[in-house]
Amino acid sequence: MPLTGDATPPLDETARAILDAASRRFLHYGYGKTTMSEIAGDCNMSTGNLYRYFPSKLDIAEAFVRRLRAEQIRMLREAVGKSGLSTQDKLRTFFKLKLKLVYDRFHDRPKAYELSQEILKERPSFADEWERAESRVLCEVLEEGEGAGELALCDRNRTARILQDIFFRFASSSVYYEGEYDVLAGELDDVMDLVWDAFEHRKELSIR
Amino acid sequence: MPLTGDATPPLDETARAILDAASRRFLHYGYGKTTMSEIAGDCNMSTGNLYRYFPSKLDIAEAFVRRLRAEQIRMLREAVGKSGLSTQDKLRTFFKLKLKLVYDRFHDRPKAYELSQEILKERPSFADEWERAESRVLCEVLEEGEGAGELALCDRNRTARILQDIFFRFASSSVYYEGEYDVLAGELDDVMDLVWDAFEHRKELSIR
DNA sequence: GTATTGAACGCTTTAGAAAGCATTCAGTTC
DNA sequence: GAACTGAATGCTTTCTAAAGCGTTCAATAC
Repeated sequence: MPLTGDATPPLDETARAILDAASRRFLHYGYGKTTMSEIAGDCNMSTGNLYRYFPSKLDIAEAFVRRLRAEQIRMLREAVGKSGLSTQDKLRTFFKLKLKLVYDRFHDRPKAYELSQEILKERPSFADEWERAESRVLCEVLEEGEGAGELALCDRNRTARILQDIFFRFASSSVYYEGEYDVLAGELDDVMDLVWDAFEHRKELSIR
Repeated sequence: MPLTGDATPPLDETARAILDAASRRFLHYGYGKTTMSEIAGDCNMSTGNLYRYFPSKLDIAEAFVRRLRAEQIRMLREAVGKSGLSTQDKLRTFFKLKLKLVYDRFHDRPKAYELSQEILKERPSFADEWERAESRVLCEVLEEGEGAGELALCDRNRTARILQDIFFRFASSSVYYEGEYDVLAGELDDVMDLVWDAFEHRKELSIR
């Protein structure tokens, strides 16, 4: 099986240098105010040569966001991988961390946030990929939960999708006002409590 | 008690004429391409006189969206008011109709859709009002459900808010592609099934 | 043959001027 | 004096020409 499916295909050394240079500029000045000749200059090469490594500027941005995603998936996987956590805690941790990551990116790296929003709008298939990558992590948690007898589901993939629908609000790009984080985290807890009650109910039904 | 809380304060006859004229133009040409002198012309009056009835152009737009809201709330209330519907069906109907109303507005009256989005962004307090108006309808359904012994909740208002969080995805403005309605409606059903299982579980707990 | 260059092309963004618009208010009407 | 007018104000949008930028490719380097 492929390692995780979240990993970016490994990059040429030159390609990585280009991506690193572009990333620095994207973070400081944003996508729109970064030019191909600046990136080329940072790498001591000509603009034309950039196109030997990336088909377009937007693809450099996608590679940038791909890294963000890989990092986020890694952190989510790590957070739910801790032993000693119940399945409920894992699910709660998953969505709370996801909220926190988006919230922090919005406040601390606004340029990165904008860029990822832009790419997700411009490249719907990439957005799907991201959702599927998270779905995979969720499915693992659900599978473990079933193994431990904490859950009884009819369809893990479907359940993961339902969870993503339910928690959509907490990853949604509606402006995150200062101080809103605690309110959102509180509401997330309420929603998680409800979800877990549903899971309990389904487990009981399956036992009978 | 006030009638519903959703009603707009009654309008002067002249104010209504202004709003009617503005509405026609908003629907056909959009907010930005409608000018105050056009509205005034339609009403056979001068631009200055408009300001005796509305503080600004944006307030005319707000009044327009206020009507949309009143109509939507009325339809939601009517849909869940049908006798013979279980509480589960009422909740399902509520959120499904809401999805349909937003979806249809997006496709059939795009200018009205844009305008309402604009107002909701520009006037957060109005967005809150809208949410509270829907919350009131939800609370009525929940209250009836409790009366009929179909539900046992600890806090109706809180539950209504949780439901709004959970179904946020289905009223969210992410672009509605052609044909996506059926997919969304299907996912909504899955989410509703899960919510109802949670309610069942809570009822059972409260009985014991 | 592979890697790289940089001038050339056409599309997009920008800057600055002109036009248009929302809003105001001194004055008019009834 | 309540309802209304329309010219004046200053902000915003539109227009247009110029500059800037992403992208290409024939030529160059190695």
